[in-house]
This record gives sequence, structure tokens and C-alpha cells, in this order.
Amino acid sequence: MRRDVFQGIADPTRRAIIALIAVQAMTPNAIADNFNTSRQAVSKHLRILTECELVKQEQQGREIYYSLEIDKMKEIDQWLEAFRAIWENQFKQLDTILHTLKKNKK
Amino acid sequence: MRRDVFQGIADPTRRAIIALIAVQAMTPNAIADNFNTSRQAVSKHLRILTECELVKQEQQGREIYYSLEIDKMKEIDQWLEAFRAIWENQFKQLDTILHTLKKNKK
DNA sequence: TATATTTGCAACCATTCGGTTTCACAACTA
DNA sequence: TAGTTGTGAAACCGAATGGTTGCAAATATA
Repeated sequence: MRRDVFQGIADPTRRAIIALIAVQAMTPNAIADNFNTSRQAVSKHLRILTECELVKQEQQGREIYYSLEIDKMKEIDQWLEAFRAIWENQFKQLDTILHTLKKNKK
Repeated sequence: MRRDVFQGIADPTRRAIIALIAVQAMTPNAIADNFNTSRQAVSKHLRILTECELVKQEQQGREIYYSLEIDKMKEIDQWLEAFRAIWENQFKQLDTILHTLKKNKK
């Protein structure tokens, strides 16, 4: 099975988990309280997120605190970089058109 | 079934297709030439990408040219925005630490 | 008109996904 | 020590995924 960032963020529940633990580290139970699914389902998502290296654990007694591996999120940003160049270029072209229109109006 | 941008970019073949047609519009056959899979498999991916509104079609005789709906890619960028704030803040904090270390050294 | 090309769609298949219930185990606590 | 709490893992299930082959329809070409 595929285990990369894009697979990690594909599921909406996982994206919500990511958003939660980005703010502060949380235990599986605490995370599960925020959703309509069982703790075990959340546990499965955490397992997948761990395999994708999007999440890190910190044991504290019998509790395990999960937190976001923010560096991994940068991979998405890097992938987007090429496309960002495209839409920024389109914006520049639009800007040029608007500028020309304005100029001709005068 | 879920049909959003994140589902669209979850598959590596689809990401490759997106990268291809971002540069220029292409027909399914032309796209399939770049992969080891069948034309029909590519066609299925294009169907999913269309349902995710990541791709638009333009009929030209019996050929159909597919191109990227770049605006949809911005949705990913917008989602990343919140997390970008986090890692930029971390960078600033690191910068402050380095600055303090440098200052103390003098 | 007869044939070839481009494409989408349906049927099928093995695998994965996302969820559930059940269980085992370690660590707190009375 | 006995019982409670926090957690992961296994077994199971229906649905979705990603691929294949075969076919039908529309357009181009001889």
C-alpha cells in the first residue's frame, strides 16, 4: 500500500486530525472526542499518519501524545510550487491586460 | 464516493497526469503514451479528475483535449495556508534563537 | 460506402479503505 | 492486590480503488 503525504491527507477525518494536533499534541482518546467515530477508528488513522511520517508520538506514562510533523507538510508545498508559478503567471498576464485596457481608455 | 481535490491528487498517476496537462492540453491517447498503463485506465483517472473539477475538456472533432483547472489547485494552497503560518513562525523563533546566540557570543 | 481511429463505458477482479467489535496488555489507582 | 483506564492490534465487513478486457458510438479517411 502507498504511504505518502498525499495518501495521508486524502481522507477528511485525517485532515481534521492533522488540524487538531497541529495546534497542540493530543492523546488518541482526546482526538476521538472530537469526532463521531470510535477511538479505534481514530487509532487506525493515526497509524496511517505515522506510516506517512506526518505524525510523531511521545509516550507519557500510559498516554501517548500525538503531534504534527510539520516538516512533512512542506512536501505538499514543494509539490505545489510548480503550479503556483503557473497561476501567478496567469495573474501577471491578466494584470497586463487590465493595465493595457486602462491605458487605452485614457 | 468522495470527490474533492485531495482525493484527486491522492494517486501518483493522477499527479503525473496533472503535471503533464498543466503545461499543455492533451488527448487521452497522448497522455497514455507517457505511462505503462492502458488508455482505459488513464481514461478512468481523467473521469475522476473531471469529477473533482481538477480538469476541463475541449472537444475538437473526435479528439478531446484535457487541460488543468488551475484554480482548483489553489484550494490545496489555501488549506496549506494555516500550516504555512506554523512553520514560518517556527522559523522566526529559530531565527531569534540564532540571533540571541550570536549576540551573546560577542 | 467501407474501414480505421479516438474515445467513453460496462463488466469483472484483486486489493485497499474506513469502519466496527473484540481482545490483550501495560500503567495508573483504590 | 483488584479493578479501572489508555492504547494498539486482529478479525471481519461493505464499499471504493485501480487495473484489465471487450464493446459501442462518433468522427475521420480510403
